[in-house]
Amino acid sequence: MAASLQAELSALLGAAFAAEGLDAAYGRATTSDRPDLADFQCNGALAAAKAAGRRPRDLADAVAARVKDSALLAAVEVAGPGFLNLRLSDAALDRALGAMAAERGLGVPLASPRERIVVDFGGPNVAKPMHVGHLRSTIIGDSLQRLFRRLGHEVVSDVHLGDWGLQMGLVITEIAREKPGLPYFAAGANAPFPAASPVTIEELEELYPRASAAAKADAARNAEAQKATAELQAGRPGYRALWRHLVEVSRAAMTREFGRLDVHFDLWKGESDADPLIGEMIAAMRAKGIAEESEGALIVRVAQDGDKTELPPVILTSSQGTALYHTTDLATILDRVRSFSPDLILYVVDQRQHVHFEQVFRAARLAGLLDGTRAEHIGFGTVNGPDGKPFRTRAGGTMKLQDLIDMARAAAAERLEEAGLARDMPPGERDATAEAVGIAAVKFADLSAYRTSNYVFDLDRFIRFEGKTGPYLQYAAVRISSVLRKAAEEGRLVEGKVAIASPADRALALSLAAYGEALMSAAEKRAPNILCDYAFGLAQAFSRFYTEHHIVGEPDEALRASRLALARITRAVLEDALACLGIAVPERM
RNA sequence: GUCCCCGUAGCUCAGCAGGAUAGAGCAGCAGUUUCCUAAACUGUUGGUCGCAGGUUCAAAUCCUGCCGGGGACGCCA
Repeated sequence: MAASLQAELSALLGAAFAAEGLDAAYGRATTSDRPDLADFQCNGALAAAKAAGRRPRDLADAVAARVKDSALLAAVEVAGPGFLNLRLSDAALDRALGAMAAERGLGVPLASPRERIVVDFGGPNVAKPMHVGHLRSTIIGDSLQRLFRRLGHEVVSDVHLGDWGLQMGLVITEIAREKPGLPYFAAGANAPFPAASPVTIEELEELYPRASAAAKADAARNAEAQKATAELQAGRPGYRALWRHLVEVSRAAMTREFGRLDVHFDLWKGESDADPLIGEMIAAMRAKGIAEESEGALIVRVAQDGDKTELPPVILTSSQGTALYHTTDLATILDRVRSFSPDLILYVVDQRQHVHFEQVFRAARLAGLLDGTRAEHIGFGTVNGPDGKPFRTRAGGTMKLQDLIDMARAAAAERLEEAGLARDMPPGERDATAEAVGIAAVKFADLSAYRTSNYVFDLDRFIRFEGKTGPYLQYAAVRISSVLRKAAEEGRLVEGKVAIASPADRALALSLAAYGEALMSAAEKRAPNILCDYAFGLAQAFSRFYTEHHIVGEPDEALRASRLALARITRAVLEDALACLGIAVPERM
C-alpha cells in the first residue's frame, strides 16, 4: 500500500506533471497552509512554469484537469498565481482510517531500504556525576533510537562511556594522595587486589571536581595525572584494578539514572573498549601515509582546500603517548564498522564538539575506515536557566541529573495534589504517576525545542499542565482510555467503521492520517520536535472532537461506532507517538 | 582575529527543499459546564520575522555586509 495519503497525492500529481512532460517531483503535495481552503496543496506549477516556459496558471489548470476525477479527491482548485488546492474525499479518508485501524503498525510503512544504524548518545563519564548537560544527549538520542526502530531500521545504541581519558588519571592520583595506604599504588604492586571498591559513588563524585580544580591550578599536578593516565593505559596492574572499581561503581549509578528515564542501551561500551584497536587504527593511518610526527605527538592533517578556516589536525597520540578523544573515537569507528557494518552512525553530542567530529570523520575517511558507512554529528544546543545562562543550581553549582528529576517529580506531585487528581490512588500508584508526569514534562519540553537551538529550562512552565506540555498529552491519552472504559462498562461499545460526519470528525481523521508522514519527517531530519508538534496537534484535534461530540451517549449506533473507532485509533497513535518520544502514558491520572 | 550557531508576538518557541492573510503555547480580553476527567474547548487582542543591501514574478526562508547574544579554534572530553 502507499505510504500515506500525502504520498498518494504526490504520486498522483507527479504523474500529471510527468504527463505534461515535466519532472514528477513537482507534484509534491504538502499539508495546506490554508486549512480554510484545502486539506493539501501543491506549489509545483509555480516552480515548473519557468522550466516549461508556460504560464503558471495554465500549467496548474492542465494538472488539475488530469487529476480532478481521482477518487482521492473531492475537489481540486487552482488559486492565486497557480496554487493547487486539494480537498480529499471523505471516502479516501475513511479508507485510510480503516487501514490504520486494521494494522498493528497503524498504517505506517516500514523504511525501505532497512538500514543498520548505530546511535551513540548519553556519553556519561566515569567519576563525574551525570548532570543537566547529559540530559539532551540522552533524551534526543533515545528518541532517535526509538524513531528509527519504529520505522523498521535495525538500531544498535551505545552509551559510549568516557572511561579512558585524563579524568581517570586525575581521579587515580587524587585517591593516591588522599588514601596513600591503599594497595593499588605501591611500585610494582600486583594482584590480588581487594574485591570491593575503596570509594563509594558519593565519594567518587566529589573526588573528580577536587582533582580537576587542583590540576587546573597547578601544572605539576596536571602532569602527574597525565603520567598516571599513560600508566593506566599501558596496563599498570594496580591502576587497572582501581580503574575497574571506579568503572563499576559509576556504571551502577548510571544504570539507575538511565533506567529512571526509561532509557536503555544495547551496548555499554566505553572508550576503553576501543583501546585494543588503537594500534591497528594507527597502523592504517601510517599505511595510508597520512600520520606524521609533530611536536612529539602523532597527528593527521585534515585541512582541505576550500575550507573557510583551517581545521586543526587530529591528534592520534599525545606527546605523553596517551590516547586522546580523537584516538578512541577513531578506534571506535574501526570497531563499529567491523562489528556491525552499519549504514549510518549517529553521534548525539553537544553542538560545541562539531569541529571534533568533522576532524574525526575526515581522518576516518582518509584512512578508509568509513567506506560504505555514513557518519553524522547530531548536535544540540545548551540548556539554560531562566536568566539565559547555562543552567545551574541556586548556589551556582552544576545541577545533577538525579536532583533535576527529583525536582520534576516533586513539582508534578504538587500539581496533581492541587488539581485534586490521583487522590483515590494508592500511594504507590500516586508516586509512580507523579514520576511519569514529571519526566514527561521534562522530556517533552526538551524535545519540542529544535535540536540546535538553546532552550530555557523553566520547570514551572514545563510542569504547568495547560498548553503544549507532556502532561497535556498524557492527559489526552488517559481521557480517551476513560471514554473507552466507560463505553465498555455501559455496554455501549460497538464495532464499526469510521464514517466522517462532522467537521470535528474530519479534522481528527486528517490529523490521524498524517501520522506516518510526521514519523518519517522527524526521522529524516533527526528532529523529534516535528513529532512533538504532531502529537500536540493531534491531541488538540481530539480535544475539540471530544468537546463537540458526546461519544458514549451517541444514540445512532453506526455513528457511535465511528466515533469510538476514531477514539481508539487516536489513543493508539498518541501512545505510539509518545513512545517514540520516550514518554509513557499512565493508566489513569 | 577566523569560523560556527542563534536573533520571529509581552514571555517561551515552531516555521526556513522561496510561494496565498507569518503560526503555536503561555500571559491578556470575551465566552462555554444538568452530559464520557474544565489539566478542556470557542472567539479575540498582539509581530517593520535584528538592521541594510542583493537575487527572484515571489524572501522569515537563498546570497553579502553590519549590529547583538552564545560557542569553537593542536596534545580536556
